[in-house]
Amino acid sequence: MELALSLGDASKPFTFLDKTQKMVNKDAGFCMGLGTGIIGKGQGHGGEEDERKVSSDPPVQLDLLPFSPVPRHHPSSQLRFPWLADNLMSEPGSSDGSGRALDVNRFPVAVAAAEDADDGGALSSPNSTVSSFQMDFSIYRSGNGGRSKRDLEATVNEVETSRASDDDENGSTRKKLRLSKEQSAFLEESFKEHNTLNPKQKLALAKQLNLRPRQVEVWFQNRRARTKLKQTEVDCEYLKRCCETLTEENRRLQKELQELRALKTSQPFYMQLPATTLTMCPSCERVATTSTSSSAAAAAPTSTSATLARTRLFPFSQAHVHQAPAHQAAS
DNA sequence: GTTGAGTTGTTGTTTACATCA
DNA sequence: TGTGATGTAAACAACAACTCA
Repeated sequence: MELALSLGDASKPFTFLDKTQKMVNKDAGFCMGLGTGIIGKGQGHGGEEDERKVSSDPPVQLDLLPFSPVPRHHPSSQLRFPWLADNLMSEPGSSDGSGRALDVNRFPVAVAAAEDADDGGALSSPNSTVSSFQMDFSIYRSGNGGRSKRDLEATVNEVETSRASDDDENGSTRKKLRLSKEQSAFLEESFKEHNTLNPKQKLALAKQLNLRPRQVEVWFQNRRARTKLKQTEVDCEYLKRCCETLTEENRRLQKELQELRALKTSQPFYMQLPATTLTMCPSCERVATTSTSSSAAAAAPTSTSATLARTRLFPFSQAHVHQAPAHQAAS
């Protein structure tokens, strides 16, 4: 049993698995194959052919890739996502139904300000809070004002927090909005399509859901983080099970080895096989033994365990039928 | 326990500027 | 002296990880 460990493009190492083929290519990740007879011979970046020999044993692949729940362009999603060109034009609440106006706990002015802030666009509202907002942005835009974007974002957040807390009793606590079911569902669907957003998508989605772009951004960040966490837990469980299986297998083999040793001690002539010649298979470069007699097989005891073990100990006996390695079979 | 949001650190890209051939 | 190539530091954006409420 061998382990193939691959860091990088996970879609390449285990192409024998359908699941792997469905992976999004751009997702680089951690991928581990577990099976028998998988011999990775390195993986070049220049598209070189991998040389590996795959046995008939079903391999197990452990996929630690970033979560990609649904392939792109998944047909199950009938929703139109706002980054599609036609949706970009649709306003929330428009009559075509795609631009559903979802009632959110936010103020239109604040939304406009925030969206403009995210866009870096000009602010036009005469609202007083927005004016202070604008002032901050003028500082930001002045270039070498000695103020980082993060500082500014903090200011923006302060403004937004104070604005949000207007309807709060004391306004001291951090305002936490709960997204509606519709909003969450739509974000979920969007996440299935793209687990990252470009600014255009973010803006369009925010517009469609009547949220601030920042809220959409945060939602996606949290979603990615929590998906990763969940996937890590699943992978951890899987690795644990693999470990247990391997431990059990190891224990079993140790036991068999002991049996064989005991057998050898009690029957010293049993293991004396007839003279063999070692030959190297030219294609797979494995050493094969060619026995000149089959008497050993005839004299072998019928113990299943011992027979199995003997097969393991002498895998290239005269019964060895050369099978073309995977790389040959594939070509 | 779930989830929206804030903070901080990291990484990659862009831009302005200085230096050199 | 003007110009293009190159190196460098700062600013910025996006994200992950951690944390709080």
